[in-house]
Amino acid sequence: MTTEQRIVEPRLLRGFRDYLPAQMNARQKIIATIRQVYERYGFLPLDTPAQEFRATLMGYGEENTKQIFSFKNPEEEDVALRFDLTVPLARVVAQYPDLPLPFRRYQVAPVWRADKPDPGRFREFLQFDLDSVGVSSNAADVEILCGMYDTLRALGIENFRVRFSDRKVLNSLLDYAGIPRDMAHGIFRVLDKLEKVGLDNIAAELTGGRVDVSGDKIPGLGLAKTSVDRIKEFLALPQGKRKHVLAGMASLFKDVPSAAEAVAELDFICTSLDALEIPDDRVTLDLSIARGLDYYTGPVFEAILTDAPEFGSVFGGGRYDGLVERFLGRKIPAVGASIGVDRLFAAMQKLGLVQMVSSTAQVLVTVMEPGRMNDYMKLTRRLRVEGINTELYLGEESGLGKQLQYANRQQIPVAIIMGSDEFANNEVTVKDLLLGATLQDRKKTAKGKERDAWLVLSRKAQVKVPASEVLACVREILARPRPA
RNA sequence: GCUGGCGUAGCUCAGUUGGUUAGAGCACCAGAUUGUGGAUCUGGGGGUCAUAGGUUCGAGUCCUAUCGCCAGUACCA
Repeated sequence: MTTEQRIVEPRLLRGFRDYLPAQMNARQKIIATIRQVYERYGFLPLDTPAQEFRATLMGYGEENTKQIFSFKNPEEEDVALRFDLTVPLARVVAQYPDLPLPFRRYQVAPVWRADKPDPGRFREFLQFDLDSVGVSSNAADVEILCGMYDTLRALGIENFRVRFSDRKVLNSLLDYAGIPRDMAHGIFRVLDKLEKVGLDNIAAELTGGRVDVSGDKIPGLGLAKTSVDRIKEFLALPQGKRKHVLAGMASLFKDVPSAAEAVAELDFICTSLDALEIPDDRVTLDLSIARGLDYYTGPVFEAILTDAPEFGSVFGGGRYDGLVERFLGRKIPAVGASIGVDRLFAAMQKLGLVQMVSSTAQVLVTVMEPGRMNDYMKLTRRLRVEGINTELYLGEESGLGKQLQYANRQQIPVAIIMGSDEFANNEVTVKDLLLGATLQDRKKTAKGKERDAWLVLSRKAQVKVPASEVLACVREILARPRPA
C-alpha cells in the first residue's frame, strides 16, 4: 500500500468547527469576561457530564428525538449527548437534595444538537448559562435580565437589545382573540416571525397561508378574521418605555381574566428595572416575543445584537417552573438564561468586535548561536520564573530575520537577541517589536547612509542592557502604553 | 426534510457559442539585504477544474447521480 492510498483526508463533520489559537484566545477572553460578571452576582460554578441517560434528556415525549445525538454505550444502555445545560441542572437539583436553595449556578460547557447548521449555528456549541433554582419571586427574573444587560456591556458591545415578555401574555392573547389554547404552538411560531417577515405576511400565515419569495407554499392556520383583527390590535400596541407598553397591554386585556397574572409579573419586573435605572432602550418590554414554546411558564427573555440581527438571539432564557418536577415529583421554581457563546462570537467577529491575538507569549528569546542553547534556556527560564510569558525560539530556521518575522507574525511584543557581541560583554539586546513596527515604513526608502540613519532611529526601539537588567528592561517595554 | 443557486490554487475570483500547455490578485517560499520583522523589486512553488459516470473527434464549459457550501422554507424542549 502506498503512502497516498493510506492518507486519510483531514476534514470536519458538518456543523463542527476547529478553533485555532487566534480565535481561541479571543474566545477565552469572552468567556472570562462573562464568568466575571456572573461571579459578581454570586453565581456558583457547576459542571456535569456531556453524556446523560437518554431518558433524562427526553422530557416531552418523542417529538424532538431527532435533534439529539444518541447511541448505545458499551453496556448497551441508551445514552445521549446533552442538548442544553438546563435539563442536566434540573437533574442535579433533584439528585442532590442537600443542595441549599436557592441554588444559583453558572455553567459553561459544550452542548450538541443534530439539526441543520446555519450561520452562527452549529452542531456542537458552547453555552454559558446562569440560573436560579428555588426562587418563585420575580426578583430572580430581574436579576437574570440585569445579568444579560451587564454581560453584553462588559463584552464591549454597544448596540444590543434585551427583550422580555411573559408566556402568560400570549396565553391571554389567545383568550382575547378567542383561539383555543391547543393552537398556541402554531400561533406563537408565526408571531415569532413578526420582525422577520412583517405584519402582512403574518396575517396571511394566520389565515389562508402564503407563497414566499422562494416559491414555497406556507400553509395557513385558518383563523377567523375576527381573531386575526384582535391579534393585529395586540401587535399594534404602543412601544417605547416599559411601563408605557405594560399600560397599553393592561388596558387592552382589561376584560381578560387570565391577564392579571401576566400584568402583575411584568409590573414587578418593570418597576425593578426602573428602580435599577436599566435603560429603557436596552432592556425593553416586547410583547411579541414567543420563545421556548413548551418549556417556559412565565417571563421569557432574549437578546440580539442590533447591528447583526441576522444571527438571531445570542442570549435567551426564561422561567421554567415545571422542569425539576420531572425528576423530583414536586415543583421547584426556576429561571435562567443562556448565552450561545459560539453564535455570539460569530456575530461579534462579523462586527469586528473581536480582537484576534495569535500568541500568549510576551517575549520571544531568539537563538543566534545554537551551540549556546543552555544560555538561551536559562534566560528564558529566568523570565518565566518572574511571571513573564516567554517563548524560546525552537524553529529549525536559524536566521535572525526569520525569528523576528516569526515574532511579528505571532504578535509577540518583545524579542530578546543574544549573539557573540552580547555574550562577550555579558549584555542582552531587548527589542520592542511594536514600537519598531512603526519605524518599518521608513525602511523602504532608506538606502546607504539613509539606511544608517534609519538603523540609528530604529535603535530607539532596541536597547542593549547588562544581562542583570534584562528583567527590568522587559517590564519597562511591556508597560509602555499601546494604541488599542 | 423540501425548493433553488453555486463548487476552478491556501483565500477571493476570471475563464468567450464546448477547441492548443487553465489564468489573475492576495497569501506562501527564495534572493536583492551573510546580526534585525509588516515596504519595494525580481524570481519560484502550488490545480486529479468537488467526486463518479455519460454525451462528444474534443468537456473547466453540456447531461445524470453523489457529496459539500449558500439562500429561502420547515424545525429549534
